[in-house]
Amino acid sequence: MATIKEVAAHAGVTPTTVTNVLRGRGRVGDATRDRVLAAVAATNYHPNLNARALVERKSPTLALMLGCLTNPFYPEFTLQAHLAARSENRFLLICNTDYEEDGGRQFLNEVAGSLSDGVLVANKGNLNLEQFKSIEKRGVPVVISIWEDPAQHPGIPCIAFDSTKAGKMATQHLIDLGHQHIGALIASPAEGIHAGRYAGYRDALEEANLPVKTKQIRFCEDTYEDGYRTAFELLTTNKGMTALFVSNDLPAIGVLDAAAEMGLRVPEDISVVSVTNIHMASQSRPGLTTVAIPTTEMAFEAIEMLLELTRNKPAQPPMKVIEKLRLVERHSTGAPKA
Amino acid sequence: MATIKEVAAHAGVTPTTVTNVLRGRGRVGDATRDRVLAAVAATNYHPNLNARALVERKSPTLALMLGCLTNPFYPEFTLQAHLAARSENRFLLICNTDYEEDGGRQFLNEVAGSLSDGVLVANKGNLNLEQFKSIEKRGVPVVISIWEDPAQHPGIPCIAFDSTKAGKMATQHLIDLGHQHIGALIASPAEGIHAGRYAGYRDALEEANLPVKTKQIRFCEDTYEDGYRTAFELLTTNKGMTALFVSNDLPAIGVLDAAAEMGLRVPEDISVVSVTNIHMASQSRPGLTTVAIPTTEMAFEAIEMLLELTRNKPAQPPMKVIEKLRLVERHSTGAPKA
DNA sequence: CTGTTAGCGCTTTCAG
DNA sequence: CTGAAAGCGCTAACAG
Repeated sequence: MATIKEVAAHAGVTPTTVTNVLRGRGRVGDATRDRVLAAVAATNYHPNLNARALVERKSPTLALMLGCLTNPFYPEFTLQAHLAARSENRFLLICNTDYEEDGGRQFLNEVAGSLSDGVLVANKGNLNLEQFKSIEKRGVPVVISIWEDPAQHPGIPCIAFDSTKAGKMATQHLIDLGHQHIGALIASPAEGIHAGRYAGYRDALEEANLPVKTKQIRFCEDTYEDGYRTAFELLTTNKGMTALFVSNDLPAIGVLDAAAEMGLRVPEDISVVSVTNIHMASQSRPGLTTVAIPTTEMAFEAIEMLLELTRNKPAQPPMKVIEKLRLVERHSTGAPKA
Repeated sequence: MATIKEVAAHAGVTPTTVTNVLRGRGRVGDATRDRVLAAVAATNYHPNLNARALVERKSPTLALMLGCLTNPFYPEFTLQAHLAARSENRFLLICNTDYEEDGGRQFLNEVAGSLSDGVLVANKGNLNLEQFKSIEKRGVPVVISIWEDPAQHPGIPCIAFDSTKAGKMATQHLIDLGHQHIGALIASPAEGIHAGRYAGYRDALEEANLPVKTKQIRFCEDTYEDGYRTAFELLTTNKGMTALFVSNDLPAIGVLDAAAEMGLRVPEDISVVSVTNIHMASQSRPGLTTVAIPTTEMAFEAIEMLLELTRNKPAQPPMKVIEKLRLVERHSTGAPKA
């Protein structure tokens, strides 16, 4: 690893001049520039980013905290965040908090403000907001992305989408198709991360003067397996339903498999709709009808907000809500049988 | 962000002493230690990792290069690599090379040896080995993980598994079940990354004195969609097959859906087996029988090798092959109809 | 247009 | 047991 001094010596200049040509600062004579560039090539020089970060008081990395990369939503979000970060010439440091016994506190403490200029939090519902506020107090910007409730500000800068609207759109699609007996499978506690999606389901039903029947509603873990298991139980004990609103794609795919296992045809016997539109939703049988949330936009806006916060601290923590929601009709929904 | 100087001032000592108590170096009096610790707490001090990296000539991060996090194998590998890195108190920097127009060269040049002490490469078959060798020449260790062919050393330290054996085990399982007409769907070019798995398929057939029929073999992209499309074509134009060897899980799941679409029952009409055992393999309908490769072990061994290489440079690049392979029987395979 | 000087925050000899 | 001094590799004033 050549250092800037060596390059400078090689080119017969000082480190300052090398920096100047490499960073495009100051004015440098053409001949000198050529000599420097030649020396850089000859020595295969690459600046030490740690040293640069130290003096510039600014690091080239951003930290991303998420629950677990193994939940298929996160890789998609992470990829977009990575792309956004790269487009700003930043690198992404990741932390799967589910496996840190302290929920990522140590990661945050070590990384925030030294290795990383800021931290992006992919919301998974059980956020320890105080933890992030204490990071902010140290002057390190934090933004929460995929915040589900525009009506309730977490007190930390965030990028949100309207999850209630998403839940409502999904349910409304079922109603438009003519369904009147629509159960729900919510992949969080009632007051948990999918509370908004759940509220959207109830709103749609109420506006259509359809009853909200607790007997037809279940809460489960946000996994394929628990979606499968819970749907199996719900579908065996409640026979009258023609459609199911599921609050997330992964458990919805479990629902599809449970229905098949029971000999129920989707959508002929039961329609299934959900929210998110992960890649897998197009790889299920049948393809899953779902309300797509703006994953890409939330990732890009989050990175942008984070970077902006490294430049200026606003008096109030901003919230940006991305309105874009889109019903993606595939083949898991259809009209109820007459 | 408090600095070590401020902490020292607060405690009435010098930075040296602060370092000593924080890093456990030297001998420090109990009273002094307590004062320092109190000062650390009072100022909410966290060491600047960039500064530390600079003086220690050693960075707390490792870089992971992979094709694209969106291919479901990578998140699983990445999670394990992350866990392994964390267990050594390192952080992971990731790069999705598929989206870097230069295949990650710039990432490598900027990161390797300054931000990151080493780079871990998750093999996806189209590796530019020269690129990595030039990084090694700069004294930065590189290890390739998930190398598929133990018989052929890439010339760079690597962790390998025996993909030929995996392909053979999968095919052998079909043969053991009584299948004699076994087609193949290889998710790479014939000489591409799945060449070993493909060779294993042929080996098993030949050892069982079964013919290898080119008509029943197809090559496709390593995606769900192309698996679906290619299987559809193969299955419509070749009627005699009772089983299919697919070289990877994701296209195999596409195969399952194609079969269902065509009205073929799996495994009654056609058995499907593949290699890898990604999480999705247990979330398909039917569950996919597949040969599990040692993802976790490869991730941990790779991190360990990388770290070892930062300590000592061996004369020859090591290769460690993880022998562990395991047939995971689910429900996509069964005996052929009599 | 280029060089000199100082310093980012930390750790490590080496003295005391 | 604690402090003083030097330096990691780089960049930003400021001179010249």
